Amino acid sequence: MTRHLVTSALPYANGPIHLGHVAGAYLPADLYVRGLRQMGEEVLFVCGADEHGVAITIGAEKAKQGYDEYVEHWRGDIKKTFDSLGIAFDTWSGTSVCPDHEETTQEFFRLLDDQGYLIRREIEQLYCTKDEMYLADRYVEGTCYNCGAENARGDECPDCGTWIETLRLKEPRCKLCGGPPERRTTSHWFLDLPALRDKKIAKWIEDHDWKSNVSAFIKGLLKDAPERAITRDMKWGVPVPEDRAEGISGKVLYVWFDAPIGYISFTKEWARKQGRPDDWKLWWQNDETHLTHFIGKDNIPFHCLVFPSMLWGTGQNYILPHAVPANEFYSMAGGKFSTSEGRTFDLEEYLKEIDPEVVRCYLTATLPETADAEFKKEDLVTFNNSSLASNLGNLGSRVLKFIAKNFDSQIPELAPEHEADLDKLLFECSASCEDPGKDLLAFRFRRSLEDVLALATAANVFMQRCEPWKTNKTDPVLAGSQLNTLCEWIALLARWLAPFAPGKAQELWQQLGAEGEVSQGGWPKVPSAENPQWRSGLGGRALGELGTLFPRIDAPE
RNA sequence: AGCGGGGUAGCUCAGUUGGUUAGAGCACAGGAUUCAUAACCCUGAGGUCACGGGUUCAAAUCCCGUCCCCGCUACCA
Repeated sequence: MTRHLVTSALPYANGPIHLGHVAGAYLPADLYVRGLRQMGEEVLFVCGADEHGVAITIGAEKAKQGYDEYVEHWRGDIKKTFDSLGIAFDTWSGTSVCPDHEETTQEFFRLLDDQGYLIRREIEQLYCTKDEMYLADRYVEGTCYNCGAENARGDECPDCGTWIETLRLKEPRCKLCGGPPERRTTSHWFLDLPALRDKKIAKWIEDHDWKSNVSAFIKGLLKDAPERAITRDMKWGVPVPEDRAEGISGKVLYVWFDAPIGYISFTKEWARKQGRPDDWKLWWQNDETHLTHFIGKDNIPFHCLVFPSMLWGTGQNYILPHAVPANEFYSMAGGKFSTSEGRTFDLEEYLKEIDPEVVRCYLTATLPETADAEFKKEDLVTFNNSSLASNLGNLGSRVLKFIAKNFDSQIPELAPEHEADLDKLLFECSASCEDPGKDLLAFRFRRSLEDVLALATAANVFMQRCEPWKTNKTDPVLAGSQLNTLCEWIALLARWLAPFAPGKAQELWQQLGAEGEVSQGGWPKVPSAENPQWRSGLGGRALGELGTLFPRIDAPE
């Protein structure tokens, strides 16, 4: 049986997570995982913090904290937000604390070296003697050699738009201390991407079925895939293994080399904690496993080209990604989520104000699946009131309250003579409805939630046509059959809703008087003339405590 | 600058390999109803599918050009 290994991009432990991240890589993964599980599939959902790299060392120094203390803080902060949103990984770790990470990463280095895919080469770089570090492009400023602007960055001149070669910049200065850096020659190891591409990866990419927005992107990447430096001169990170360092010290592996390996080391850590340390191989080196990487589009090169190259290049039989459903960008009204530009907001505070499950649903309804999308607080309120409260919430409310009042809080029985007619009418009302599960598995999460809401609308239409408030006065048995049918349908809705709003679904499940976890209830097919055996025999069951599933939100101001 | 994505109803977006009067939800208007969270149901209005050319019996869909928005461009993550 197919196993599903699902990963979400490792969040960088350098600041809080924002809704752009959530919508890009985490919520879709969580929906997919919950859906698969409910369908009875075996799933492992892996994530953790990405904790190395220059940006973190600088952030920590600014915060006057130790590197490990700094990343621990953000690792915890980010996890807390995931918890609030109900994004539930099977394992959560961090690249600087996972006990398997250093060893696994160094093993990759050795294996790639053994296979001849690493190249050592000397390059010139700018070095700041005061900060004692080599400066990446973004940490250098200077005078543009093209237009003379004094505020050119190491990568681009904001005045003339020229693409800057850092070493040619006039009067370069360190962006951190303002001092002049000097040129130094340093050795680095490069990953031989061209060779990996030619031997395997280009063909693999060609043959693979990618999401359309990913496909166009990686074709361009393939054309020129340069050798890529995978080491850095700094202390914070996974050291180059001593036995391969050729006497050169002070090198760590580039954060982008070690981060994706985190998926594997976190799996090893998880497996050991399960008491079956070798199980990680089932997930990473077994052809029956489907590996799915959920990422934002900025991560496409790494997950579709670089990491697969690394996996294959080790010569071990690592599986390559089965799907990379990369999302486009999610932004706030008017621009991207950006802490520095003040266009974000305190997500933790917001989640205290707005039910996180409503936020999940709204995010799902607006996910940037095919194009960039926008988050608007006002739209969330409208969405909650019209789609969740009035449609789905109100459906449960009108049916269950009616039963509470008129049938003593007990789901009425279905009279056998009514079944055929009621089914016929119901299937008519739901004729255009699609199976939310089908869209979910195809990574069409927006549509999947739309399917669920359409299925709720179908029930509202059905009730409108049945008019049990009228039939109850003339033919209480018929009214009972009608309400029974509605309860059966709501029991399906609770299960379809479960991936999107697990808590709400559970609440609805309990209102129907059901026992146990709604997510254990399986994934029901959409009832139709072809699938007429859809009822589970709820007649006679006592309702649970009723409450308002999705309260309306008063518009702010 | 190069590469990629986008520009479709007031808003958020669907539109599969080109094929009848371009769709959905929300918002809006009218009607019906009263079980329900002023909810539900029915009906309606609405768009020269960014702009200009071209290919075709037929183009939102393919080709060329122009204009806007966004992302990436890899030793930032």
